[in-house]
Amino acid sequence: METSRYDDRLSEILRKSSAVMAEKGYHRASMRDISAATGISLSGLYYYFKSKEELLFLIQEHCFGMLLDQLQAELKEVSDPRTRLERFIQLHIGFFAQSMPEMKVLSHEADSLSGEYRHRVTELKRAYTEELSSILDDLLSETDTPGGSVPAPGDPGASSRATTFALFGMLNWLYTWYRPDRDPPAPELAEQFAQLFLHGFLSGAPPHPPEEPTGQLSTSSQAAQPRTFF
Amino acid sequence: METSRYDDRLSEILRKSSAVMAEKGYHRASMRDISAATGISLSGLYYYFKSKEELLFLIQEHCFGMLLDQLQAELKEVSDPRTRLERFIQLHIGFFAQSMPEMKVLSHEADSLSGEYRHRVTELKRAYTEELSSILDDLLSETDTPGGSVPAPGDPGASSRATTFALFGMLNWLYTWYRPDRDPPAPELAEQFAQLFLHGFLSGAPPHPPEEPTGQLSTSSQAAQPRTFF
DNA sequence: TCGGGGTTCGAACGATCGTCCGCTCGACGA
DNA sequence: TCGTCGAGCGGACGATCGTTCGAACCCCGA
Repeated sequence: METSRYDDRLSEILRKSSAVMAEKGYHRASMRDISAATGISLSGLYYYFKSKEELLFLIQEHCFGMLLDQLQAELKEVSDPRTRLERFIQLHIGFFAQSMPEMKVLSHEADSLSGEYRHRVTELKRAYTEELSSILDDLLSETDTPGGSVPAPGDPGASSRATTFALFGMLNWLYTWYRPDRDPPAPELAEQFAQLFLHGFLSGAPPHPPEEPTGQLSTSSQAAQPRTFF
Repeated sequence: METSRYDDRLSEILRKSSAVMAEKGYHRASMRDISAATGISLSGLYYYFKSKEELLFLIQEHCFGMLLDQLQAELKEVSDPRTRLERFIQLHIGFFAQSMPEMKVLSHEADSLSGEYRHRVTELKRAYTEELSSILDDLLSETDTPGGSVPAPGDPGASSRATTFALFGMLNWLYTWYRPDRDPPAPELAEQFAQLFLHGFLSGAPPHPPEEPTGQLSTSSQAAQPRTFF
């Protein structure tokens, strides 16, 4: 609970730096820009990190770390694959809406790191990606085979890779177009995306199960706004 | 048909430059790198364009111009919205697979242009986006209201915007992960993405109509490989 | 009051950047 | 043979980059 002055200052630097880098891009954002944005002198910045590249790394690691922690905390208490996926999407989009600059830097400056820094961030992304990938596998093997056989005998996951990244593409592309004042708020958008991914663009089907209205544990939000598009 | 030596040389410069910029990013790719890649001296490059930014613009405009031309040529002879969408996806993914460096530069360096250059490219993107958006509108108003009423009285297109960009996200994110040696070839991947977008991740439904097997004009490719994932 | 460590600064360093100037070379028509 | 012009080059320019160094500052325990 105790946060030292150092930690607070560093967090603020990361926040302000993210904003600059999100606007101008990592390479175009000069240390002098960051100095101006944070109010700390050019040389003073180097007390908190030892290179510009490390600054980028700290931003990405900090942002991704929170994302991963929060994900595992959320998924810990949920076992239903469908709900797990919805939580995943909610969290991911929620993070974008909450801290757009950081997420833009995370998404857009993936290749700007090298060496050890790049390796560490790649490792985090791998874990995150596999989390989603396994959710999709569970979701598929649950609905695909009502009997209970082995998931897929032919192709273990060649297309699964594409599907996983298709969903990531939907989500990560947000930083390109999402404007909080024009577009739906995060929870609404997340549900729309979940619907789109699960049931497709066609299908005017109702939000949850298209058949067999079994008593599901649906306590979550049920469309405060009228469904407009689906 | 007659291509001057100048045009050939410029095209080659654009091609080689795209490769360099795709690998290192626009700002990190120095004119000296491009000089080395093309074999043209540093100052000699400026005979073909008057600034580095114009080089980036030429790359983007050239690539996008071809994409737009080919799109309108393809869609000219197709009226069925479903087929139009499939053609759109096929073309877009085909372009990625065919010329990855250019498409990466186009997708990733959107903000690297400014002023007039940026304006011109943005205009092209707007046209391209509206093409897709209108296809989606047609597709929806066709299947949504079998009677034939006005598409959507409540919300004119607030969510349509999100859906359009969701599809673009799926497609444009390709440059991040697609590897021709690991992943399915373009046509296969395009069909998989079309299926995913139209019918969703769930639904082990057959490729085309889930009901009413009317005699459609389906002459196109019908899954040479066994359907693995859906 | 003193001193020392955590914190911040001004000023400069060498490196690299995009761009430009003046020149050369070869092809070609008069 | 000469003059013109497209095509390309070597070398340098000023600007800006990330980074460093040594000195100062501030705060608190002794």
